[in-house]
Amino acid sequence: MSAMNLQTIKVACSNCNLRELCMPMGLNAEELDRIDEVVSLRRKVKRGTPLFRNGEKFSSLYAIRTGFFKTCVASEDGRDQVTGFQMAGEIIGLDGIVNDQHTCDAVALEDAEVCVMPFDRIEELSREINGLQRHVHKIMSREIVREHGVMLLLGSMRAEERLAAFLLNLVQRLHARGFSQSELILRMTREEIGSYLGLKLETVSRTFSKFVEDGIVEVKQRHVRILNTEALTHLVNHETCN
Amino acid sequence: MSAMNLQTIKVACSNCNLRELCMPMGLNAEELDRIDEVVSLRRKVKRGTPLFRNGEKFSSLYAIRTGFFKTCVASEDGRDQVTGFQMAGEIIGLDGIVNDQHTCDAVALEDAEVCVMPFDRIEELSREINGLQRHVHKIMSREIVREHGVMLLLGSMRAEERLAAFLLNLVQRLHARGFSQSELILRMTREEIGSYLGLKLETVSRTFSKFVEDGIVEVKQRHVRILNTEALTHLVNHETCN
DNA sequence: CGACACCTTGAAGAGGTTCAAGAAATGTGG
DNA sequence: CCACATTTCTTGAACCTCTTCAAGGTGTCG
Repeated sequence: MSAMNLQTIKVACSNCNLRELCMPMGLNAEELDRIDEVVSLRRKVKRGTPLFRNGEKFSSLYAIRTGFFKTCVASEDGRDQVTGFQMAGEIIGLDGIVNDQHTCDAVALEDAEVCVMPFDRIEELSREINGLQRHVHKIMSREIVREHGVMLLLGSMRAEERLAAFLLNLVQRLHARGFSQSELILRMTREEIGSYLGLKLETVSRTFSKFVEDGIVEVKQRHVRILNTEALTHLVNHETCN
Repeated sequence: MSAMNLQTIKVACSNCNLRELCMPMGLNAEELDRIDEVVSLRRKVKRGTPLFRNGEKFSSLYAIRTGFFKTCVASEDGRDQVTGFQMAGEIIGLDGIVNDQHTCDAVALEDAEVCVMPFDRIEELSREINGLQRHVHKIMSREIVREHGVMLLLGSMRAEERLAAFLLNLVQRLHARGFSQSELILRMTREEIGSYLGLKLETVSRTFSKFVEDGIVEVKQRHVRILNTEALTHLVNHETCN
């Protein structure tokens, strides 16, 4: 990977509008300044392009500034599993720490920009700034807990429940970023949703259609409007009962 | 939770025979000594008893000295998902860091003993000992990667493949601890295996029977002998084909 | 505008679940 | 130490959900 296709810009976290999302709280001015040093540069990632790939050397974590990513792992025989969808303010790359190389692909689903944070520097600085150390630990722990939730979904929910949980999760995260509580644009294909949810794309499509029939959502391609959040919540929290 | 039912013993990691499994490598003598301070005490956990429970305050990570655990999460409506099985040398409790409380149950599947490592102290010490800091990060990253693997399994494998992957994973970890490559005793019920693998206990049982018919394994209750590791590997790595 | 990727829907089929019954192991108390 | 209760495991048969295969429709981008 050459440095040629990496657009780079120097920046500062201390006045980034995503600060509350990706930075620790309760730092004093001096600490905030120092944390700026963590972000070495920014990098633009074109839609459909990988930020990193399975097998690539690990060196940095990435904070998403704009855009939308998917991460996916592959088995030896070429099976593919989407392990998550990430949006502004979220951190990707944690998988690479164990073995000093990435074990999944991170692909931009729309033109994106990330802050590159060399992990050496994160470790260095988090030895000195307790709040940063704690923050890093929380981010990793949060990812572990998130994955527990996905395991619950994959292991014990039926198609409708999975899709309902997926939509609620997406819209909730978008809402936390100032977007609508009820409207969203899916940045991923039915196939990618299916991969994430352990379903075939046809099942995803059919389940969407069922939700539309039931008046729970409106769907126009990738535009989704949630008409009845309660119904979705109910689907997730009260098994079967249909 | 009173301290009465916690059996406690003072100990030292520096001469623990699990050192290579749960401690960072390449420390000098002084650093090793200091790491002993991390383990405040040991605690015995009786079979069927929780080490910690969902909702409990988080304060420590636990290194398993002896015994075998399962961790499981529950959804609001009482669905239950086993998220992992842990054995000697492995660390549990990472889920608690984000919100200062545990989000899953850890239950001993046989009488067990754990080293209690207050997380405050881990953080303190890992600010001073780079090797420990890196080690903590690796442990968390490893857990994230492990869960990616489980997601792949749950999202894209069929029953036989799941059980094959499960057996191979177990026996490989046991082998790393000096046990047989081909024989193992399952510490968990069919139902717990099923929960972990996203299958019903009947399916687990039937799949075991199929493996026996095919001469891949011998099964007598919880005693399993693997007769044909290759066949299991093949099942995992080459989808379907029959 | 045409090519390509993406989405929807139907019909048939497979894999896993559910329900049920019985067998085997395990634990308990007398 | 044995008898009994309980838990765990196995197996069968019917059923159901999701998948597979196929075809056509819709949207998008150069």
